[in-house]
Amino acid sequence: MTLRLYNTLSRRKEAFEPIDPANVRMYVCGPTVYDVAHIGNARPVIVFDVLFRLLRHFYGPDHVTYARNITDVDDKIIARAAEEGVAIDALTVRTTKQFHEDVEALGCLAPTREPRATEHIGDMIAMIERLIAIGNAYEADGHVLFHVPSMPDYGKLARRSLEDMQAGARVEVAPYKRDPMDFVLWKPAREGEPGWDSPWGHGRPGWHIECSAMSAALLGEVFDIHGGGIDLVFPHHENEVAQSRCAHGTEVMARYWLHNGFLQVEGEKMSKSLGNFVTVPDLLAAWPGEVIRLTMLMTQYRQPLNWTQDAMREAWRALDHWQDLTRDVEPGGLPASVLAALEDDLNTPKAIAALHELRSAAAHGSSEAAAGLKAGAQLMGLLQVDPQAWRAWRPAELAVDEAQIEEKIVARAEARKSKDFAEADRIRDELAEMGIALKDGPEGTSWEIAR
RNA sequence: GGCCUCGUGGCGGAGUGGUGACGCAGCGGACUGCAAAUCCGCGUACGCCGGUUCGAUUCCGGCCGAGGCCUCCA
Repeated sequence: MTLRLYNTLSRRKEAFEPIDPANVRMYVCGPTVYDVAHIGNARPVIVFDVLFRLLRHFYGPDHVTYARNITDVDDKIIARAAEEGVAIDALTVRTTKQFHEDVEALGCLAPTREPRATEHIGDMIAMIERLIAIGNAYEADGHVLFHVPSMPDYGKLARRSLEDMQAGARVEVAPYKRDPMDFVLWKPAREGEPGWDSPWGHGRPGWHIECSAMSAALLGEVFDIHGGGIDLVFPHHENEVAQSRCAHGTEVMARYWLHNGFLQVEGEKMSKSLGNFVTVPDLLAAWPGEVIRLTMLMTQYRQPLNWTQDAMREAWRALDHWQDLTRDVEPGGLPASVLAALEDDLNTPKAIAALHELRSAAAHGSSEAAAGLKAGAQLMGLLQVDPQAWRAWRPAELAVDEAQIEEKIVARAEARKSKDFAEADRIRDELAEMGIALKDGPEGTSWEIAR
């Protein structure tokens, strides 16, 4: 076993060695629950689920702790709740429930721990007090700020010096900051905003502190892997590192930092103004969850990913093939080709290529290849849906009567039997217009949704 | 302006100092009443310009192009 991971700290692939093989610990930044998840949110969830599965495979399911937080106190949440005229709790509970349903449909295991920020306010306050006590933070005008110049090697993760950042600063600096780079640990709550009592008055935490406090509470002061989207490297992760390392007096916060790349939609940046904003619930209405999952894994996690209909169609075809060949197959030994690809910094495209090769061998009658295909796919969280469920899946908007389809198939079979091919073709065309494609086989005619 | 990624055939996407992964699409064939599905077979690539080298898509430099971060957006 030689798991290698690209570490943002060193900008290179490193052999992964856990601090404690009996308890491998990973923290991933989870959603801010103010709106339904979009595909950009889904990428880290799926990518780190694959890593979670791989770690469980290597170290044993009981020896991996995966924590993924839920941010349930935040300016965006407050703004959205006000907009909708609903209580903050109502919004976060509803959004969290939707998120759970979505990620389950995407074939993701539940993380070992799923802390919510509001459950750890006490931990955050304690950490902020500690940072003030040791001189890394100060109170000013009802706020508590982390004083960036108090940490000599701030900027190590993102690889930017204080001078660079100050040169490029475009943000208006709040008057109470001692240094333009200082960031908020605690801020006062305005009238009607959620808040907690603290030594600095009624207020709420800044964004970064929750991950520092919760990771320490659940995983310890130094843990193995910290993951998230590449956009989080700065400032979010840099600030987490600053808070945690200063508060705990440690050399690192996490030993391996992993970041997934960004995502585009049909070649353009996803944005609401462009009208190409794709949400997970919308996708799940039109495609099986595993199709979305496989589409996501067809690109290596660090590469930019271009989300297209074509890619989903390709993923769907691949899964359909794999399902066909593994219908009555029990998963067998894990193929070395699949494992080798995943070990190399989660090279999922290469692992998928290996699955294609197994499929080909299985199609030629190798039952070993079929068993390997199933095992390899399942390690990636694919082919978990049983064949009946796979074939029974229907898009939400499909408005055809299935009994009617069967009737037409029977009518067509009769027409063919009596050599009335014009009628047979008419029926086939009729179904095609309804979005139904027929497949004639030795065991009769089956149908599927045309893509 | 600063920092950082990336640029592979029609498309997606691995990989490597020297026999052109893999999938989709396409083409030819088998099968079919005709198709679809399936099976067999086939083609095309490494942004541009230099350098190192016996030899570079792979290493180095420059250029061009795309994207990200520096705005509590994965």
